[in-house]
Amino acid sequence: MPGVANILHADLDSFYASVEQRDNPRLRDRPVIVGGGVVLAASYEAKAYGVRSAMNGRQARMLCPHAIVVEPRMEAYGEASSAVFERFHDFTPEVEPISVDEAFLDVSGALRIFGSPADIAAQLRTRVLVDVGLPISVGVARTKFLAKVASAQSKPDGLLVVDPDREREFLHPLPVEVLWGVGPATSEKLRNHGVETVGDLASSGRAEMQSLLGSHSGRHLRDLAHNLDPRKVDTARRDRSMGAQRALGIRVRTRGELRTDLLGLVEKVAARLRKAERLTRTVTVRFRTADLRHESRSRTLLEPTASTAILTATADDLLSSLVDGPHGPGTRLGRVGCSLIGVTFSGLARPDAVQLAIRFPEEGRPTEALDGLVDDIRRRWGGRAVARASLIKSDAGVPVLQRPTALDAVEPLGSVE
DNA sequence: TCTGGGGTCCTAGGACCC
DNA sequence: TCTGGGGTCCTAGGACCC
Repeated sequence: MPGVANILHADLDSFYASVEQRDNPRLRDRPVIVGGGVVLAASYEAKAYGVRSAMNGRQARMLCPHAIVVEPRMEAYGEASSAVFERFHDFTPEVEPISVDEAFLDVSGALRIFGSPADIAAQLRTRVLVDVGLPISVGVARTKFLAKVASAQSKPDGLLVVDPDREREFLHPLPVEVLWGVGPATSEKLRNHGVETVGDLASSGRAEMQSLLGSHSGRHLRDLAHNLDPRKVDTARRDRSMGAQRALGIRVRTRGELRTDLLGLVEKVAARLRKAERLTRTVTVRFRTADLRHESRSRTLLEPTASTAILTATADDLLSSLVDGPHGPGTRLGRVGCSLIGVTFSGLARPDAVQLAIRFPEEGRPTEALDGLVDDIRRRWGGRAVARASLIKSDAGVPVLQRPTALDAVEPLGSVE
């Protein structure tokens, strides 16, 4: 097999639970469950009892009654994640984040300084453990897919290198569920079809798999089973969507309450959007009925925006089409109920560079002129910081940069009419 | 097995254009 | 104009991942 195993997949073990054990000695070597209603993470001691993430909290406590249940501390996890990613970047700039606790690294440019990929993986594990205090598993292979499978196989606190000469021996005996993209639904289809291992999938017909799984998935999964994965580590991947959602208890919500919840989420995500200096063109309102069916309504705007006013009005409209029946506002809601409401912005774009110049007379009031500028940007882009303004004073014909002024200092959040 | 919140990607049908 | 094909965009829903 040609090529060198230069790709690392690094994956923190039971991330949230490990952070809790790190920060609280009382939790070490004990079964820890993060999150009460639903399990966000379980320590290895809890996993030994069958506790899994995404599991119902009640069920988890039945499996492991002496587990210590802690509330999630998202800020702590965010800080830990940043610290770990800094260590990644100490070895190579070629880092592709997958989530808060997981990344691909291409170390082909780091070999001269740090040694073989296996050496680098070992050093990386040590650095993360010593500097950040967290165990991390690393898979090393020639492709992203193999590296990812290897890190999963090496857990917990492991390191596994897939020899390029032994890739198929490694891959083919594994169950099909190790393939990225095979979840419960696909797994069941494959098993009903007699496909249980990666090797089984590799020896099945291409047309057969495409008709079973759809043309794209069929081809993609079969390619992976054939050990074909040309994807490169992509450091420049950008966000494609942004959203927030809220699960609502069993209590019946009125249309008004639901609307208040939704608009709160819209404001929250719109603020994130502006902070990231992004605009959105498609607004999707998500809805889950009381009997857990998913529904959504979306609208694509003519122009991208980050304006809370526009986004709020759009979301409000979409909500109406979900909850208002033919017999009046909220009548459909009364019938189907609601157990979750959410909003997603997609079609994210960066604003074009906005450069607006204004001129005002010596005796004019700069703040008025600036207000006009802000109004103009507000009309076109909505919201606040899509650009930065600089006041330039012309002194005897020589422009002097006086004071860079962020528009968000002028324009308070969410005050767009 | 019905319980979270944050994402990604794909599909099928319809509208519309040439 | 009622018969063709191809392409793009939008919408609603589904599957999957951490």
